[in-house]
Amino acid sequence: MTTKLSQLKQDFTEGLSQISRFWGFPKGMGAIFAVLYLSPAPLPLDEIVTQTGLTKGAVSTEVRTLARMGLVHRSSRLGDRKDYYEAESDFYKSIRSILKERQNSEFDRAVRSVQETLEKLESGSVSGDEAEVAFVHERVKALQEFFNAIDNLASAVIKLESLGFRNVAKILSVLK
Amino acid sequence: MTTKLSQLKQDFTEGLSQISRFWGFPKGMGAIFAVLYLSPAPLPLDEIVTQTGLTKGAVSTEVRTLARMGLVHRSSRLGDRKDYYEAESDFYKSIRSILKERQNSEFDRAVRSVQETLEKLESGSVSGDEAEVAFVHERVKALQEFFNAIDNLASAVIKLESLGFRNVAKILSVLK
DNA sequence: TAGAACGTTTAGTAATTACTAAACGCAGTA
DNA sequence: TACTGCGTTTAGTAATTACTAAACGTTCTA
Repeated sequence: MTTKLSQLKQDFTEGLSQISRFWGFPKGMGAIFAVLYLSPAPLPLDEIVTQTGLTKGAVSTEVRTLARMGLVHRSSRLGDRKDYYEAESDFYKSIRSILKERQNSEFDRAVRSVQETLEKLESGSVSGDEAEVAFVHERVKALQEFFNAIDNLASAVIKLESLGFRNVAKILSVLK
Repeated sequence: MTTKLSQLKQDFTEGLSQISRFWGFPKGMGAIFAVLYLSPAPLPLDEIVTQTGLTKGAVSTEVRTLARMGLVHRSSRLGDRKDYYEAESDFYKSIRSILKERQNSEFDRAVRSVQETLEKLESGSVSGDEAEVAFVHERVKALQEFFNAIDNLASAVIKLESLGFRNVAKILSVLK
């Protein structure tokens, strides 16, 4: 039983859509990436539109956030007003880029608010049952430390410019 | 300027709610965890209800998924029909638990579909332009390898039963 | 065996998020 | 200066997700 390439591409796209949704991104985003990832040449927006079935507007905005994340790259050609998009195929690069992106995000703001909570506790300006305040202090501090650990890990990963995943995995395997 | 403990708790809860949302979980889930995390003693469902402002039904279901993830623990006391919940305070433990949870998830199903796509390509049963098939094959293979790397990493982390995050960070810092 | 105190389920609603359709703005071209 | 081809923005809709309210089933108590 043979499969048509077009069918295979479609299945693949479907799969990436689900993965995208699983990670909390719109499934359309996964589809767009899939189409670009399987294309040997950069594609103009219109081509993405026809291949995904989304509208121009949707593709326009989503391809932009993909670009911000470093998962796709936009380029243009002289004497051609179209923009062309192609997928980043070095996933490790993408991950670093995504991690960087996350650092200036809503997440960071929230983490910072935990930091503020902690500072209030450290400064002794919190009123209430003494034992409970102490307990809360300890817990908030532990959470903050956890966040720091995560942050350090992320920074470390970001800095591994040259290493491929294989190497990282190898290193981790030493720990078993 | 002093802050009331109750106010501080509320701010903290608000912060965790946002973090929860950021990671694609309901904000109520973050709130529930926050309340439990700051409580010196295990709390019955009703108490969570009053402290979060959610309804019994919501708390019931969300606390259950938190438990599945290993972020909270349910316990009961002899001669008391209530269930009591407390937060897991070892975040590293929680992470491992979450990673384990993810392995039997929708995500895995999708990853498997990529695997199947690859197998079709390997078996040479895909019809279409030869060069393009070759290109697609290469790309799909690269993605699959990336998934494997991630998987290995996750497995490695899961196996680090005894190590705290600090140690992992230390090891990673060597790589800088 | 009725009633009370629980947690769970269910059916419906509110809120959020992803998307569409269409107007728009800005080049470049005739 | 109008026309065309492009990407973006916007306003509204569809779909999804989080949540509520209330009925329900169990288990314990009187």
